[in-house]
Amino acid sequence: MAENKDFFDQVYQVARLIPKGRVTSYGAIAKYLGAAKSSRIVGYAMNSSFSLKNVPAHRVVNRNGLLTGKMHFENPDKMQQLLEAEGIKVKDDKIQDFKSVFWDPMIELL
DNA sequence: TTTTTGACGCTCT
DNA sequence: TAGAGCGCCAAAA
Repeated sequence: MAENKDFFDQVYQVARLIPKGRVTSYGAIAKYLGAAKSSRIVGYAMNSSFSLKNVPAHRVVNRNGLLTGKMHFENPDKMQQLLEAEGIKVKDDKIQDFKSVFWDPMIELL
């Protein structure tokens, strides 16, 4: 159990639990952790953690399905490449069939 | 030690 | 239905 860990660690844990070919949103993680209003922290946590830990940040997008954090990758296109490699269709930095590939920790991990 | 910025989301008007 | 504002926490300078 990692409840004793920091909020940041909680985010990493959930992010790593995202199955291949699926994506989730910051709000979903935040809500799952019980801090929906702190959705910003989730995104910021990833930014700090993704560079430190091996977190599949490319599987985490904003609630619009937009690759907001692509710019934080080695290359902006890298994020899209990773998603497409997993079978996720990405167009114009947006995830196609977002709801189809959406992975909700509250449901999947419940 | 204090201030500013930052990968967002939800509610209200 | 659309647009604007507010709220949260942490790290870096």
